[in-house]
Amino acid sequence: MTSPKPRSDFLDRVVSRGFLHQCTDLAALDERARTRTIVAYIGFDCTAPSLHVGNLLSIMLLRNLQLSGHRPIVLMGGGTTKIGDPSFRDEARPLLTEADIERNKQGIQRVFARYLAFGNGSTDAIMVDNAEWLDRLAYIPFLREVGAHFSVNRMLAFESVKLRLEREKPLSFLEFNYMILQAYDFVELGRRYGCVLQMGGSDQWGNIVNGVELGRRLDDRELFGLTTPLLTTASGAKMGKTARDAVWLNAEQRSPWDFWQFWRNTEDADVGRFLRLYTDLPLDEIARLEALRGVEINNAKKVLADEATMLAHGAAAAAEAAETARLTFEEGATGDALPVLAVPRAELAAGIAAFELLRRAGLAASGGEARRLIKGGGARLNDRVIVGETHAVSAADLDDTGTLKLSAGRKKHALVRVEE
RNA sequence: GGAGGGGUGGCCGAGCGGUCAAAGGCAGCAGACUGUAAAUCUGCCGACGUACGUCUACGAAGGUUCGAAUCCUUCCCCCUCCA
Repeated sequence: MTSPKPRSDFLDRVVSRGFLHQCTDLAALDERARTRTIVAYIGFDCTAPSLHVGNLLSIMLLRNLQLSGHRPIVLMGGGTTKIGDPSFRDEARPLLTEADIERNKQGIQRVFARYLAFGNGSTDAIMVDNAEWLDRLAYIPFLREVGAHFSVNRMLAFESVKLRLEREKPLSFLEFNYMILQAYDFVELGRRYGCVLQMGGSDQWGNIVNGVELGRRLDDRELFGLTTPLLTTASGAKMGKTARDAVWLNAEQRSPWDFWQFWRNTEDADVGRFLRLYTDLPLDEIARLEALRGVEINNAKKVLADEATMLAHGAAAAAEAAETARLTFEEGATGDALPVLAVPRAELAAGIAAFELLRRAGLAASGGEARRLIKGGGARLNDRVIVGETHAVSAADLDDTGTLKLSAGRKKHALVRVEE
C-alpha cells in the first residue's frame, strides 16, 4: 500500500522520516496541510513522573509538525488519567490519586519546552489539560449529547479491548468510558482551538477514530487521525526500555550522560531509522551516516547520541556527555559527567569493602549483586579487576585529585570522591 | 446454578510430602570475541552474611506432619465444558 509522495511539507516529513503507520484520510489531510496551517494534538496521560523514550516518537512528531509550519497542542491527560486507558491492557491500571496525577503532570510538562516553541503565535505550541473540561462534565447532559452517539456493540468490537473480553478479564465501566472521553477531548479541542488532527501511537487508533467520528456527528466537522508505528529495536526489544527501567527523559530520572550512552549503544541496524525519527538532521545527511560500515558506523551513533541528547537536555549537557565518553572510552581517563559518590575521608581511611562501595556508587542494586559482579570478574577499581568481594578500598586508591574510579563491566563507571 | 482444570521467581513454564531458593526457556548482568554493535560461546541470576548458614518466597488465611510449593479446610481470582 504505497501511496504517492505527499505534497504537503508536513506529511512529506512524516512519511519520509518513518512516522506514519495509519491515517484516516491521508490524501485529504495532505491537501489541507498543504493549503493552510493546521492544528494538531497528541495526548499524554500522567501515569508516571516523567515521559520516556517510548513517548519520544510522539514528541518528535509534534516537533516535526511545528517545524513544517503548523500548530501543536500538547494535551495533558489530567482528567483521563483519573480513568486509565484500558487499550491493549489485560488488566486495569491501578487508580492514581489526584495528588499523584498532579505530581506526574508537573514532571511531564517540563519536557516539552525543549522540543516545542510555546507562545501565542499562529504556529506556537499550546499546552492544555483535559481536566479543565472533563472535571466539569455534568453526567446526564453529557450522556445525552455525547453518549447517544456511541454504539456499545461497536465499542466492544475494537481491537484494543478485544483481548480483555476474550480472556473474560474484567473491564470495568470506569475504564470503558475512557474511549468516549478521549473522543470528546478531540471534539473539545476542535471547538476551542480549531484542532483537526489527533495523532498518537498505533495503540491509540481506536480511541482516535472514535474522536474523528464523534466530531462528524456532533459538529459536522471533518477531523483526521494519524498514528505512528510501534517501535522495536532490530533485535526485537521494545523501544525505550532497558533492563528494568524505562529510558526517562527527565534528568532527575536518568542523567544526560546515561541518556547519551543509551543512544550511543544503538544497534547498527537501527542507526538510520533512529536518526530519522529522533533527530532533525536532513535526510541526505542521515543517508550518508547510515551507509557507514564497520567501525565507521560508530560515528553515526555518536551523532545520534549528540543530537538526541541536545534535544532532551541541551547543547551543554550533550557536549559534556560526548566529551566524557571520549575521555572514558577512547582515552581510558574519566570525564565530568560520570556519576560521583562522595565518601567522608575518615570512612575511606578506615577502608570500605569493595562490594559495599560498588553498591553505594549505584553500580549494583544490592550487596549480593555487587559480590557476584566481583566474583565474575566484572568489577574494576581504577581499571584493575577487583579480586575478592571484601577487598578493602582505601585512601591509598585515590589519585592526586582525591578521586577513584569504579567500573561494573566496560560501560558503567562511577567516581568516588572524598569529602572533608 | 452444575462438572472439571488452574493460580509457581520480571515473564513463560515444570515440579505434586523431605535430596526445592524450586527444572527448562526468555529477559537481565558479567566474561571471552569485537567496534561502547549484532551473532556466538561461558559464568551468574531472591535478600542478607567471608564458607558451613540465616531469613523471605510457590493466590490468601488457617490446619495435618518431625518436615508442605506439594496433603486437608475455608476464602479470593482465572480457564474449559454443561444448564
